[in-house]
Amino acid sequence: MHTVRKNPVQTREALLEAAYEEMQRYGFQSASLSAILRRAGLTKGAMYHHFENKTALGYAVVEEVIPARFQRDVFVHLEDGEDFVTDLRRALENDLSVNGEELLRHGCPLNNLAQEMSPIDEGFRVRIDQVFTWAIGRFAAAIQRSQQAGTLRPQVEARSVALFILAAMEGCLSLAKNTHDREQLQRCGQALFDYLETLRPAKECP
Amino acid sequence: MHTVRKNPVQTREALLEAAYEEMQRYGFQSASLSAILRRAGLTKGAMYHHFENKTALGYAVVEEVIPARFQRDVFVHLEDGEDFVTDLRRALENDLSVNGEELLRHGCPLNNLAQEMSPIDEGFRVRIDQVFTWAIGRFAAAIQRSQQAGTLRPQVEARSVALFILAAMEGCLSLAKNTHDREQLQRCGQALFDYLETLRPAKECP
Amino acid sequence: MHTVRKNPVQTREALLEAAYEEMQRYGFQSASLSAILRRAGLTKGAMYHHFENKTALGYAVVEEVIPARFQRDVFVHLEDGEDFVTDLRRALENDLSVNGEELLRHGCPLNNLAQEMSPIDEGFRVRIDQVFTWAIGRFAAAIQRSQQAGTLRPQVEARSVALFILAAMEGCLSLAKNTHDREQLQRCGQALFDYLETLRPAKECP
Amino acid sequence: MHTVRKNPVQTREALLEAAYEEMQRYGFQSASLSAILRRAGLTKGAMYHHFENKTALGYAVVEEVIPARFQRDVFVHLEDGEDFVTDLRRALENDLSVNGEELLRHGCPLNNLAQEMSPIDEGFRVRIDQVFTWAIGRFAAAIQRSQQAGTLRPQVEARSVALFILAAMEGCLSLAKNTHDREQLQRCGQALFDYLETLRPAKECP
DNA sequence: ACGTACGGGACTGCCCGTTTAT
DNA sequence: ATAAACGGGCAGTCCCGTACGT
Repeated sequence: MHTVRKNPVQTREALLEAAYEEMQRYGFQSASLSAILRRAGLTKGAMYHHFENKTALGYAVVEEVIPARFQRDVFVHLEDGEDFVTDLRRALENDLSVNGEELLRHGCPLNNLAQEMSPIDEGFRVRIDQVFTWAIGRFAAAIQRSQQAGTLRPQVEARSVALFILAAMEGCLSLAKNTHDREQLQRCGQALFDYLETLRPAKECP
Repeated sequence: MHTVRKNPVQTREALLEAAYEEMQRYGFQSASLSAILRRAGLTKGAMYHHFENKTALGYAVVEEVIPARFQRDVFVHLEDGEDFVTDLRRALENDLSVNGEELLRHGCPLNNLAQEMSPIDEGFRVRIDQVFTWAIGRFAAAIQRSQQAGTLRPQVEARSVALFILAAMEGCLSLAKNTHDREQLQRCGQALFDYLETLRPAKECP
Repeated sequence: MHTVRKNPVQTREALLEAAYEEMQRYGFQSASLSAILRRAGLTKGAMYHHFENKTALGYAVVEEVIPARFQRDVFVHLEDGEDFVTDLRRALENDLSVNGEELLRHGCPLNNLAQEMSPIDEGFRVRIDQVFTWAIGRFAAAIQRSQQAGTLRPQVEARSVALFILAAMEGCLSLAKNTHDREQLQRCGQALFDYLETLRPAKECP
Repeated sequence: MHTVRKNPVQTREALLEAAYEEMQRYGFQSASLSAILRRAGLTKGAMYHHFENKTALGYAVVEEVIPARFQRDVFVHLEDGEDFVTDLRRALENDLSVNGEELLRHGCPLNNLAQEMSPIDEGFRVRIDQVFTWAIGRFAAAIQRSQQAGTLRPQVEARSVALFILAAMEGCLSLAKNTHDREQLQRCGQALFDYLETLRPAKECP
């Protein structure tokens, strides 16, 4: 009857949030626009007012929703610490305790999208690459701070290690998502931290 | 029109191979049965005779095609070596030189399927889990042989390391697939081998 | 291509009418949705908007189209008469002269659906039962009015007779549909009215 | 491996029996050949050896299976009796106690086929008509015997009454099939026999 | 800014029938 | 005479996008 005048900003955010959830569960291609709109409590009209099409909505999720979550759940804990290995362990343990179920069930949303869409849609690939590159940069910056503080060996090439850490994290999550086994994820993560410990300055042989 | 081939084994294999290719490119859900059949040069009738439905065809790809490829491309090189780290490096370098383009473009087929299907289809999840578990077992066996031969430290827990190696490999491939950058994949792999080298027996301090 | 009609009520009625016609001719299961839509001059989109699926469309035909036709063609003539036998004869003769060809060729639409769908779809069975029960109730009410007016014997159990009348009508139509013979239908109906005449109050023996 | 040499007569009968069952449940058009063959434990080869196609199999069911069942379950009890009304009541009561569940659930197989196939397949219509005509003839003959024996009024036109009896029976079954209510079927049948009692020779007024 | 009505297309499932092999 | 392999087609579902109205 009467049109419910929603705040357009709120509407846009509801669309992004609903799209994020459905894409996380079913992937972008198999996420149904109808399901997204049902979840958001909106209709086609709202969606096509705010976004050109389904793809544009997906792009916006990559650009806006996903990095914000990364920042909130992980990188905020690595902002100015000087012991990267310890800080990262705390950050990941915290993330696991907060988002554990979601992570074990559906994995990393960015990695999911990368696997699905990178080979078939250049627009997705570029946007996902930006987020990955940004994340590697955040890790590398934290590593370099630790090197200057003396908690990590200075010979280590920061960006390569940052890349490998991200890769190993994604790999651990991938495997754990399949078994849905939290204990396996922790074993896998422990092996990663065993590796990180070897990057600390060596104790001298007596 | 079509010639009636009347060689059921060949027909079945053609279906599996075509399904593998299309699934590798588009994922299982977005892989079109019509495209699979077009690629195989067959029709719905043949498919419906050999498999109950699209899902059964997908299951068969996981059970039959993918492990055979893993065995042929990787594990055959780790059958009886006694220096796991060196053997694995050779195996992966060989795999990269043979299947490089495919790996960089579409990633690991098993991991792709795991990301897409595990959360939404228990049948896929179980079958994928069997292949992952089998692969970890192969790595662990090779690691234990090397421990007995003295090329790896005996304290190392073989299955945990095997798990982490697989995770790291999958993670490296995932990131490289997005950038489509071979050099990045090699840097990521190098970091993995840096880690593996720390697992060798320590040189005594003088 | 198609003009967007944008009159939802009209569209819905066009769908129901076309579905009724095709179901009457081919039965529900064999009625092709494409044929229904072709007949209605609409497309899948319109149908999917107004009805959840083919079954829901079929249900709506039972609930909306069929009772309205019964009311219009038969029961409107039995509303307030006080000589049921005579009124029914007139009503049926009128119906036969109006819808004769349709009745002889395709029979009673409600009975057709009942035969086909009752054993295999509870949703149809319940909805058809409601229409049958309603129809029996209309007959019974008319019979009771005639009993009070003295044109029918008061000992007659109104609902049982109403049930039998409906059964006999459906049976006559069934057989006539197979022979496609109007004269046979009239003979069969005459036997029904011979029976109904026996329900009138008996003349006293002198 | 080895071909199982079945008796061809047995094979044909198994096909007819299985086809009868599936047609009775789902109708001819919706009866799946695969389901029929599964039920018969045979494959396409056997079927297309014995019958030209699905339609020919359906025709054979009408010509061979259905009349045999009518004869066995009903007409055998009307062969030489001289009190038609009583004999028919016994025959129908017996039929109801033997095939009751089947009749209440799926109705009369011949009527089912007539409703479905008569308007759309002349071959079915003709074959069904032959069975109906034969059945009416059997009733008429029994009625005439009773007229000669004095248990029925001689003025009654035997074939018309036979036609109406068959119609009423089919109608009662149709309605009962929808409600799946045995008590309703008996009430409806009782009304039919009330009618038949009026056909007996009248007692003189004193 | 947003809801409703609808177009048009694509996909999987399934079916019937034919052909080849045993 | 029977089983197995395969062809080709169509049905129903569902989806994305657009036009129109408020």
